[in-house]
Amino acid sequence: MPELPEVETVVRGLRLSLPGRNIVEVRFGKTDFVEDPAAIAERLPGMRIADVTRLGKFICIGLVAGTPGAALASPRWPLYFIIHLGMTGQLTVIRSGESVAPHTHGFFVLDNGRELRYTDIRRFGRMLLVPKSGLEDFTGHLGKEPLEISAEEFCGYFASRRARVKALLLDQSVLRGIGNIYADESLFRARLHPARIAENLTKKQLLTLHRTIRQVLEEAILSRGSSISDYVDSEGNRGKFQLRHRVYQRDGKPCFRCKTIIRRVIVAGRSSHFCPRCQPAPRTRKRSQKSLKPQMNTDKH
DNA sequence: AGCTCTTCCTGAAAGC
DNA sequence: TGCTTTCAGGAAGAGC
Repeated sequence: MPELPEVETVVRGLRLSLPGRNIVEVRFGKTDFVEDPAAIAERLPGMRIADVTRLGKFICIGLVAGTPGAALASPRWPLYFIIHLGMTGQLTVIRSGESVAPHTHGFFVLDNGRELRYTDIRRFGRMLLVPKSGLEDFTGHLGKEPLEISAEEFCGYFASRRARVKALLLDQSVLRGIGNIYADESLFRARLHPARIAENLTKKQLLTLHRTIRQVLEEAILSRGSSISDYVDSEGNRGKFQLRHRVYQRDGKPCFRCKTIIRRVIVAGRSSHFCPRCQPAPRTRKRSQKSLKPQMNTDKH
């Protein structure tokens, strides 16, 4: 599943081959995940790719008028072509004429004999065009970059929220870019149970969480992301960070730290993997006087 | 405010 | 063996 490290890896790859190229043709297969495909197919040809950046899990391709002549003939203004990979999206740059992988629904032909292709088995991805004037509005719906937010700001925000810490980590309007894998891995390293209520955490715990999020994301970027099922980078290569997961999808296996069996529960509607010993469950509101019950269970609804 | 449920979609895995 | 059912999961919207 493409989260921040995977999208960052794709963006870095695209940055090596896209900027400076002109788009000469756009073709679509299925378009139910595309916002206004006709506008994209009409406006992109003739435009030049200026840069490729990342906004949380979104890939942002900056476009400018391709040639002075074209700009005069049909007024065009800077545009952003924005792509979200959803669960199974892949963006690759390959030679035109390469065989087409199944579930490939977007073809963006470049002026150098190559093309950008979008493949997405489940089509949970998104594609849309945002004018320069609309970019602030678009990013306004997103939270802070997890690699940029300061410790103070992070602690201040989490200390005032009553939601479960896992729900906040997954909320893109709080932090943009973290998904299920990196939420679970960060919480394990911070030794926090996913169902802990954010405002009940100590300052020290929040500082630790802020630090482990950065560590996990940076290590994952160095490993070129996690390839669980379909994720590949812009050249079609898989990542390696899945080999270093300590809890994600390791339920039933022993914790690397204490050998306790890793468990999986649903928190915030998502599978959440954790070590019951390293990440003790939050206290239930009313603590029973006698502690005869072998374990607390706070995850059933 | 925050939680749960539903929807989108496909392929893998489980069930029979 | 082979067909059918279930499920996962990012994000958004509805409803409580």
